[in-house]
Amino acid sequence: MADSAEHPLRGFDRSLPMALLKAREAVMKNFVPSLRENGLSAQQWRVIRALHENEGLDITELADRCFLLMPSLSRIIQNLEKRALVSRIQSSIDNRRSVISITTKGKVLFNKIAPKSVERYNLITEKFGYGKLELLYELLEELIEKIEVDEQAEQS
Amino acid sequence: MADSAEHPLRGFDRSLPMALLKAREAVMKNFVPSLRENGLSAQQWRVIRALHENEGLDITELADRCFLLMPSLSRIIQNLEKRALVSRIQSSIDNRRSVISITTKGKVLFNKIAPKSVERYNLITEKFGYGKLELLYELLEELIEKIEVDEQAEQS
DNA sequence: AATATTTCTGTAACATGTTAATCATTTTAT
DNA sequence: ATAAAATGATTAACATGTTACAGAAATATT
Repeated sequence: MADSAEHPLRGFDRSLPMALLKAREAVMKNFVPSLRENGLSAQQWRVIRALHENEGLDITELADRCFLLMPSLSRIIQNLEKRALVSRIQSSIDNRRSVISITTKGKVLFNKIAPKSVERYNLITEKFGYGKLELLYELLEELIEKIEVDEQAEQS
Repeated sequence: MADSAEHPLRGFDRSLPMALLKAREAVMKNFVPSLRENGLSAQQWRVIRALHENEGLDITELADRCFLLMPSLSRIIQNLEKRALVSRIQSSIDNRRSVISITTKGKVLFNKIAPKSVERYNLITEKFGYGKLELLYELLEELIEKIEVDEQAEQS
């Protein structure tokens, strides 16, 4: 193909997935340790946070909001349930479905960690600039949108 | 803190790590399957690609370029070595160090997959726009740079 | 109503992410 | 030269990512 000849494979420094990964790592660095101090992984924190935002979610919806795959989420919930940070209630309408809620203990933990998250975000906003951050959000959203247009159809 | 009151924790839709993660997923979707068809994970592909770019790297340098942690890379190399896609040579100068190279079989596999990567990249460039893509790269690089300034010092 | 299909959830199996610990081999300090 | 510190790489242990499969319950079809 002429395309391959004209545009050879880029180096890693110009690989989009790599650039996104590195940016994500940079953003999360220094926050993950404060999560660990409270015995949470980044993914567990996402779950806690989602349940604090909207209490009482079934697992499928929770997976969607946390951007986690079901098998991962299934294990995470089992873990958090053992630690009494979340609770599970079987739906009486649909016996397949179970609704997950955050417990009081979970809320206490959330309130302990949330300020650090805000602090981290404020620091990044300050260093990078509010305008640029908003621009970045818009670009990322537009990128996702444009990529996914008529991409679902190709899947099946 | 007044900060927490004025700027409460954002919803997930405005979480920067989440936005970066979703963008990365969107970019990689439809490429991962073609990797799988060739028996490679995304991380294994990174290693193959790095070794094709610059043959003969010690593991520490390889980890740096692939943005992989040493334990992950250690396992990945063992896997690729079993499949004869890469080879390992003990350094005669420093017995701790081993130098990894891509084999002929590895190069053949690389050449089979690389065009698909280029194709994917071209499609994204076309859909999103070259200018916006370059702008995104610059923003991501600047974000990383600004975050990491005097952040290393805080680590130790 | 009985069957087929879909939906929600979970498990299996393997690869990777992540922190800590280990081991051998340099390098440095004394 | 010897002990101490640093370095390169691996392993351990646990959590998560990922695809495939399985089970139960609801829904649709006939």
